[in-house]
Amino acid sequence: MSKRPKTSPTQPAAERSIPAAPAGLNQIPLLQILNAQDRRKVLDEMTETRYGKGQYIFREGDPTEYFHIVKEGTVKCVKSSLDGKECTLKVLMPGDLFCCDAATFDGAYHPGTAQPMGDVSVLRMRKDAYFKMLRANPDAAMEVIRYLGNRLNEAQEKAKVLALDRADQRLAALLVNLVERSGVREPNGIRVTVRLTRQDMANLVGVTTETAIRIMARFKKDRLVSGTAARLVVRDLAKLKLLSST
Amino acid sequence: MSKRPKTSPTQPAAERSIPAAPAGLNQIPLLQILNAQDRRKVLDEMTETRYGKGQYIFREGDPTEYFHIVKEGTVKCVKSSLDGKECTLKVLMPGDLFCCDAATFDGAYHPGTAQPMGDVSVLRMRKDAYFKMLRANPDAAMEVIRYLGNRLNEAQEKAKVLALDRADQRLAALLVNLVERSGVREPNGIRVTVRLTRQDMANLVGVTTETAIRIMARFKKDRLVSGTAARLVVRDLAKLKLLSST
DNA sequence: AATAAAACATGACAATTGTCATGTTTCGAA
DNA sequence: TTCGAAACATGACAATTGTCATGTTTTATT
Repeated sequence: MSKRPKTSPTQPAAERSIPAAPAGLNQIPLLQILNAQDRRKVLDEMTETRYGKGQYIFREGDPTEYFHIVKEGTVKCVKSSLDGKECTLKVLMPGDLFCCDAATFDGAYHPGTAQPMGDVSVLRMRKDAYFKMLRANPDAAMEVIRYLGNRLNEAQEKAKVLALDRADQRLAALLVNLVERSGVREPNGIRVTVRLTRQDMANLVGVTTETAIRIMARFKKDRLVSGTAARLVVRDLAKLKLLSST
Repeated sequence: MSKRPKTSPTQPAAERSIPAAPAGLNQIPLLQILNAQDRRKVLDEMTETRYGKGQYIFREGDPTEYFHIVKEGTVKCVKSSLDGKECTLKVLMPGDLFCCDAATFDGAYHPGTAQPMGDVSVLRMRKDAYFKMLRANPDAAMEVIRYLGNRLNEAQEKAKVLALDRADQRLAALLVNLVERSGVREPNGIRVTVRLTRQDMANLVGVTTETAIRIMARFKKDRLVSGTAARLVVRDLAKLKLLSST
């Protein structure tokens, strides 16, 4: 729920076509599903673009020309209200599809903004090529249906948590979720590799930055977590899980 | 955010197979998309079931065996927290698909409960038949992708509103939405045909029943709405729209 | 290493919303 | 038509969270 940041250019940092040899694309389920020939054809239609901090991949209200996949790094989906408060809907990781929601079909404009969190690499494909590909590949279409179903489920769970749980419970749930999605074991706990400031967390759970800071301070005092953005460690996952569903 | 209702049986009120002549099925986009022959085949695989008030179509945690479509009436999707508070994710209307989220594929269990609001009629199809149908009909698969994209979009918009807006704004937004989805013109305003109690509204926007009642009372005083569940009329749509996005 | 900008932190106070208690009205089934 | 259950309503008070103000620490960049 931070104020809208000053605008900055939507120009990509660098852009190039996909190399013939698909290197590092193994983390993308939608591409894994295709046979070598179809994958090759799809990759020919895709462009890889790199973005850096402070840029935008697309912004709320922009026309929807492309379908996107995160290749490297993390991307956040953000929506903002007229008075400048904003909320982060989801942190996308490699393999995640985006602009896959209504925008892709019915909507002519993006319903939210996509911002890189640090350096990221994104694959893009024109919408019409994407639709053609889905029509030609039932396996791919089924994978997209599966993916969208999961995303819908997730979004509804998020709505439920926002509707029913207290701020500390929502934050605890976020931490549990982050551990599941990007946790690495460490001697004194599980480190969250996704780099999130308190403000990022606040935007993810629908509270103000101050509230997020206060709650995280309490969690730290109670030895549930330690460290900040650059090095956030969950020290007592069990207690956080308990708190998130109490 | 009401307390969990006393449980009641999940038995359907009546059950029969679909008649040969598809009567009243014209409101279902997914079926409209198929050619006559395929539609016939799909209808052969579907069963129509009627449910009444107080019953459940399925409950949170039940195994997911079927794919569903609302044929007549309205159905609500509900999720509840451990301490008995519940939130309504969406009111489904004729043509809406459900159990189409993750449950359909990855999830073996329903992530939420589906309850009829009054008398409803639901079409069911076994999951495997549904998948087979989608694989065989690219048009149907694309329609499901489109539908899921819209639902995802809607769910994310709901999460945003829950995260950023005040209770009165959320309620105003709900009323605007209801008018769009089920409003009929009347001499002194637009009547909402979906029958919702203040408690239903409270569950839809994530507040307590008391808060919903108080806010609706204020709306009534300000001549924005009139009447209750059985006969809810929106008298000043423009002002409600303004309020919802202030 | 210096320095500006973010991020983190904390207190005081206000606004919003929830909780509990109690009563009235409306609706639906016998 | 009556009667019991829901729904609607309202007040007093408590809990949660937001707002604003101010200051310290960390981080990133020159």
